[in-house]
Amino acid sequence: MTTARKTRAHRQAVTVTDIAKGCGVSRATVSLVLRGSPLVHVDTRARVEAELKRQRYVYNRAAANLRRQTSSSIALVINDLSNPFFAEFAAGVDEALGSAGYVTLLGSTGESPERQQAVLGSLVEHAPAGMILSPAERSDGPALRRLVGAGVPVLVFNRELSGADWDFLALDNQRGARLATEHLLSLGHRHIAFFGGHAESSSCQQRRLGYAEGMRAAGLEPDPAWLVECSPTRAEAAGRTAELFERAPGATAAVCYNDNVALGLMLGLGARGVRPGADFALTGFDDITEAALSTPSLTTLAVQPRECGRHAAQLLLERVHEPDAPVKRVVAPVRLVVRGSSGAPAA
Amino acid sequence: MTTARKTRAHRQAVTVTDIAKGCGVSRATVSLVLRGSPLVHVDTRARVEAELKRQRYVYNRAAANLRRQTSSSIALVINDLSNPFFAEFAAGVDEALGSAGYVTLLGSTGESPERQQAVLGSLVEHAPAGMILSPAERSDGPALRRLVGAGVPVLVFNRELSGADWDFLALDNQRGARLATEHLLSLGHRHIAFFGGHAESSSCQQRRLGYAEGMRAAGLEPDPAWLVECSPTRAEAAGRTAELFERAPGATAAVCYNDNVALGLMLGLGARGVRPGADFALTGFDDITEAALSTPSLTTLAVQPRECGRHAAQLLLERVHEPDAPVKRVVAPVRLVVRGSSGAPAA
DNA sequence: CTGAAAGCGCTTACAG
DNA sequence: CTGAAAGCGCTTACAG
Repeated sequence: MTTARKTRAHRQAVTVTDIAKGCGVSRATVSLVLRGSPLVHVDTRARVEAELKRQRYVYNRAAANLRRQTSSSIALVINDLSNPFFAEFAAGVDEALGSAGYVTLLGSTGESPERQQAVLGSLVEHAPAGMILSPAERSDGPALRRLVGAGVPVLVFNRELSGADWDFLALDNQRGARLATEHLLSLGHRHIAFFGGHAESSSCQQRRLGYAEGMRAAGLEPDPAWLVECSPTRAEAAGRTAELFERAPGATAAVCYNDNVALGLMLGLGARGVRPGADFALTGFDDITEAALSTPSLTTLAVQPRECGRHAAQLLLERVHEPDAPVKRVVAPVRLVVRGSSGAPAA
Repeated sequence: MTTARKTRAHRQAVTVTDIAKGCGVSRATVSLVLRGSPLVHVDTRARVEAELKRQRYVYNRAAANLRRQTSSSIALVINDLSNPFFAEFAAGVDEALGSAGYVTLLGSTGESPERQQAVLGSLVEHAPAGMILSPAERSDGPALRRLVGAGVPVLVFNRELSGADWDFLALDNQRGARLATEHLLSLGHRHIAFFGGHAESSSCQQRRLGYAEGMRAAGLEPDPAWLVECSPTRAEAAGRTAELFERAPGATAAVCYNDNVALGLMLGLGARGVRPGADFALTGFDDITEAALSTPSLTTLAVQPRECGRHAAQLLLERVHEPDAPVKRVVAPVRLVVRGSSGAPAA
């Protein structure tokens, strides 16, 4: 139990008792009217409804939930709303939950596992019907499992969490990278490198897999030397451009780990007098805002975070209604956005 | 009462009764331990705490709130999380509420007054201790007042809401525009126009006021013809560039209503062969992402939405704890960010 | 079709 | 310092 300042809720709330007294019926009848039961006589219903309106009755969902052993809230835990990807995701989640009659309890962790523990602890006390969790980096899966307990279904989003057998929704990294690779191939490229990302990260592994898949489907065996690691930042990618060409001489195109890497590579290319989009083709991943604004604009994979959010909400609600269904692992679709950075190979 | 699908909360929650039985004390004693009362003997406390841990007890805050007539949630209603300004604002609100021990109930309206009514109706049923509301455009103030009632304190953010005497937090439009004007004056400009916005909107009025103030403080009487209206979109602003120069011949600079207007004006200037930043100086408002990325980059007013959010949360909590304090109208600070678009006047 | 009674999980006077 | 009892606002068998 965390310490919390609390506050008088309503000055003097109107209750079912007030309504019952006000129109000479029992509280049970008022309750039946509130819940739309067909057992109530039409006239009685009308009288009660008039009285509800007259006294400006506000339903107390917490009390009802307590009595019925139900919940009408879902917790949404993300790292940071100031990341547009997660903000859109949250918007999608809230939209879908709202139309299903649930309210969203928000929690943010700022990528801190400690804050995440605290936030989850506090949210769980509000007895949500379920939880959508995009784990902070370096999360302790079993600890979260213990904290949340078996009563609350959880959907994990975006980042794999070991030690907890929860449903999992992630971007289709593999398919995305394959789409990018196939796009470059279709333009006539044969010498395609994969640039950026850390080989240990699961998303990098999946994207590399998609790249290799695309190459092989075109009858090309990807050269392991053409997988060039680098941190997913613009500066790092720009700095590693020389290395890319050392390891992949003759490459005419690169599938980049993400947009930041691609934008950095563009800078690096420019510094070498290579014109991105004309002399060298490249693709990103994420479709961040700058992707459409760079020169040339960046061909990339749009991840549609809002749709992801809706999807996540839907998956969680399914789990909520069917707690004993087998654990699900779902992949969210990704869409190729073709822009200027991916041109045909120079003649 | 809106229809809502609901769900079993916990399979079989551990309650104070279970704990009481488990270590041979009364439920009252368990409750006292939970709430950290000094009335409980140290040994008893230790026994109870061990039992709480052993049975993995989870506090049921809803039940406690019901009994104590308190609330530990605050509703946050905004138009759209996919607007980075509001996403940052929400992040700030959630951060501040979280550290005060409240949980954030999220609601989004998508700028639709109808959805806003529905969302508020649903949120109110969860008995929040208060509400932070950034109203949808064309909101019906009195209707919202009626819906929310007197029991729930509300802080209105960003957009004035008539017909409801609620606390109000807004950006310091006036000071921001004055800062921009003074900046241009300090560079040597004397012929400064005000471009964009609708004269009816309260934010435009305030920004114009700040502009006039700045001009007068420098001994310059602003010419009403130099206030040129236009919708705050890029296309519209670009299209009205000619009109600006017809009405304000000899202007060497413009304070623009916001960043979109300024970016549009840049386009319009370019089309006339006028180089923004070199031949003509201009400023925006908002510091949207593109402001830093345009060529030249845009001098503008950063509105620090995250700080606004924290501030909003704090103001609301003050009201929650002191319901009868006089209504507050507060202005959030704004910071001038000097970039390339504001150069000295051409010689 | 309507009412009296019990109970969801908690807290809080009130006795002892 | 601890326990028995009542009650927050609601719902739901159970009678009638």
